[in-house]
Amino acid sequence: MLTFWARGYEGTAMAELTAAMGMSAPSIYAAFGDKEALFRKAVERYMAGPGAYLQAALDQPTTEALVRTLLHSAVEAVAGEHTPHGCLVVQGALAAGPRSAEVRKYLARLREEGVTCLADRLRSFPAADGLPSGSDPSALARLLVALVQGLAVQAASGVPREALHAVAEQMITCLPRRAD
Amino acid sequence: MLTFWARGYEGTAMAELTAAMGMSAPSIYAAFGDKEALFRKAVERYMAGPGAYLQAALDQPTTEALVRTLLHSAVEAVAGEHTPHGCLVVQGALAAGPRSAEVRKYLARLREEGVTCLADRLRSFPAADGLPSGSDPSALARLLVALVQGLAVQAASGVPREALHAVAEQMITCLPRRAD
DNA sequence: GGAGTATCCTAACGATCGTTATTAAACTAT
DNA sequence: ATAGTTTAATAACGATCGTTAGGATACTCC
Repeated sequence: MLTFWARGYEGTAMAELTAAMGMSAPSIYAAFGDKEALFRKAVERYMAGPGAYLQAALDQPTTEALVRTLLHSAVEAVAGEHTPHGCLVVQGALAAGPRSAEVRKYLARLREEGVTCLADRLRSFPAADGLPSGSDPSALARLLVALVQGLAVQAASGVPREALHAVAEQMITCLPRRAD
Repeated sequence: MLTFWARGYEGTAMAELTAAMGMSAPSIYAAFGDKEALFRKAVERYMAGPGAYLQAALDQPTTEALVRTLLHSAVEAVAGEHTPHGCLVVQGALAAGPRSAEVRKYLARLREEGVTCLADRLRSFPAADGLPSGSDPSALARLLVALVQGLAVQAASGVPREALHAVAEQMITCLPRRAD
């Protein structure tokens, strides 16, 4: 998972995987099938671990708490000290050759699922905890996911964690709020 | 440029380039050097053409006009009808193998330049046309660039242009404003 | 018109890609 | 202890990668 995370699907050679996993190539093929199946397993592990920040944020009781949790924990995930920088689901196969088309579509589908999950949750808040009336949960959900993905791009570029937290805080102060 | 844009640096084989350029491989090598030099030329052309939306937005007279122009023209660029979806500078080499390390760093540097340009411009506005006092131009610049990069990721995933324009509009309504 | 030069493609290079056939080793069970 | 079965590694497979040598063609200038 860490190797795919750092190098992407196409950028990871089987030789790197054998080294990282401590298994020889035939063992990997016997256990997982082929490289694509192994990648999918890695993505599943990622989504259950470092990439679970979206699911975790959905439990927050108010819109503002949700957004705050989402953005800051996303920053921790994409700019963590002991993990590769960026997001596996974003940089795993964003643009790739024809041979990786299936993987690319798989990740795109996964990213899109996040948008619908978040939009559904934003719509589910009672009025007092939710968005001001008249705002568009779908657009806001997509905005937030886009921002998280952009933070992942920046983390992959080497932008330090503190700068990304500042971006998160900036976004939070920009949020549409109910008039007090 | 279009081929690199669609497939990324590693995902583009020389065979695709010879087909797209109508030149044989030796001609390409004679004219450009190697694949990396050709990619850099493609990026330069991209930055002078479809990727120039940031530079264009810097000419706007007010912060709000700048942001509006930036976001909407970015959407047009990354979700254009006659060009590949996404942004070459983002998806050209976001995560890649060791052989593409130089290209990856080159694009990261290019992305980071956008942040500093935008931050400088945001700071340069006279008070009446600028951000409300107390806001952080650096953080807002990075937020906007991150959002544009996130929009590029979503465009690469196949999200339709209208949805991305709605995100842009949502962000614009969220902007910190001077009290009227 | 013909020698010299530049141009461009065909073909092949070594390296590396993902994948697998073959073989050696280790464990289980009689 | 030994035969049978499973496990895993070595080595090699064809394909494709980026790159370049060699040769055929067209153009220039004496």
